[in-house]
Amino acid sequence: MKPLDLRVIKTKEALHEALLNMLKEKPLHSITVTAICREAKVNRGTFYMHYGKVEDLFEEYFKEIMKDLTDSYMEPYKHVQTLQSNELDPSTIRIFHHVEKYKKFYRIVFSKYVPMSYYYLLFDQINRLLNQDIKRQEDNGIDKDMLSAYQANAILGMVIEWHRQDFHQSATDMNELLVKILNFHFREQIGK
Amino acid sequence: MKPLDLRVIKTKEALHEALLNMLKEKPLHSITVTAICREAKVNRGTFYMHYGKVEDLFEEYFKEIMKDLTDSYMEPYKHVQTLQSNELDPSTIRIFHHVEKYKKFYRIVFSKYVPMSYYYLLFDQINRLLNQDIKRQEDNGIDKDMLSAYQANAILGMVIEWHRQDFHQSATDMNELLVKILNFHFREQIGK
DNA sequence: ACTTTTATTGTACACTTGTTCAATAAAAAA
DNA sequence: TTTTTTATTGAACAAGTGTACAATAAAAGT
Repeated sequence: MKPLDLRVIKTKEALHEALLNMLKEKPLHSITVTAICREAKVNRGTFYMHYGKVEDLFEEYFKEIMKDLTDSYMEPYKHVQTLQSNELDPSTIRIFHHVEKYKKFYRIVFSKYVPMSYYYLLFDQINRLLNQDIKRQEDNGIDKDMLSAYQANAILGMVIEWHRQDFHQSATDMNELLVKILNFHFREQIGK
Repeated sequence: MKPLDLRVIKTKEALHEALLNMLKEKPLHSITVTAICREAKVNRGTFYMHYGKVEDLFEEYFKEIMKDLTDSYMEPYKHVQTLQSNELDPSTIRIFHHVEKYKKFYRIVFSKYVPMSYYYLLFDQINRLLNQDIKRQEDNGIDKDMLSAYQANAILGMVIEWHRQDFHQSATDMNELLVKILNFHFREQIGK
């Protein structure tokens, strides 16, 4: 960790708290650097010493949340070695529970006027997690990076749709849905 | 169509051309309203009469491209009625060819500092197209909106990865990859 | 406790933003 | 062609942006 200087810690804490408070009132894209600094009682020049724009400050929170995502994603792996979609127990998937837990943040992340960068942070994280499992599997002739990108973003598609339906399903419902979908091709093609 | 007034047409054309020229020089997020208006020789107030921000101007282009996407997506349907992943002929998929054709635009759409809104336009379009096919299929107990969101975003995951690898594969390669992946679960689970 | 280092502050600058308004000019309607 | 409508212009405004610099104060190092 870099920040040894107590002044830096104090400043960043003040800015973080200010942004969090303001996010209760208005959307991220309408919050200005000036307003955050006014709220945090920090000089505007000091803000630019640590961040380039408001979004960078938010990104710091986001990276914290990505840690929890990793933990949530790894949860099913505590029970089995390799993840086979057809033998996946819905109750072990924790990713939707993670999103539910940080609902407030994900409403921001999926909002229209936010930069793509957050989406990529999320995508990369899931992609990375999936990828390390896929790499463990035997070769199937499919570009592994493409396969994990496909699967990672597929799950994100469900989260986007979930967000659009204002999270009206429970995380448990979403788990079951994911397992159903993962087995969909199987059943579809056996049936023919 | 709304714009009957020749002045509006002239103004919009000037703004469009100015933006296109500037996009050759620098990224979208660094192009200011003032600069576009200076380039287009249009009053800044006039810009705000038609658009709220630079991104709205770009969005007009984007919607044009979405028309071509629709045509490209519909291409395989000219050969078969319903799309079954296992009987999908790679050469009939035209979506990757569409992205390849508008490579320049998609580099912008997938760039980090662009708002999520473009991604959603793209997602919605593919989602809508997929959805109308899924709705035609027999009920399988899976929420159809979730399924199409899953599948639409899965394809977008591949496009994102493709973009990251700087489109080094051909569109034809991507087609074959997609078909392989669509049949992946099938082979994987038959094999066990 | 004293010295050195450096984060923070206040001030200033040129620039962009988003909005308003009366004056103008260009298009549509008669 | 003349009248009416309205898009465009130019000017001005308060506010935010990003950057720079010397002065200050609060840390770290000794």
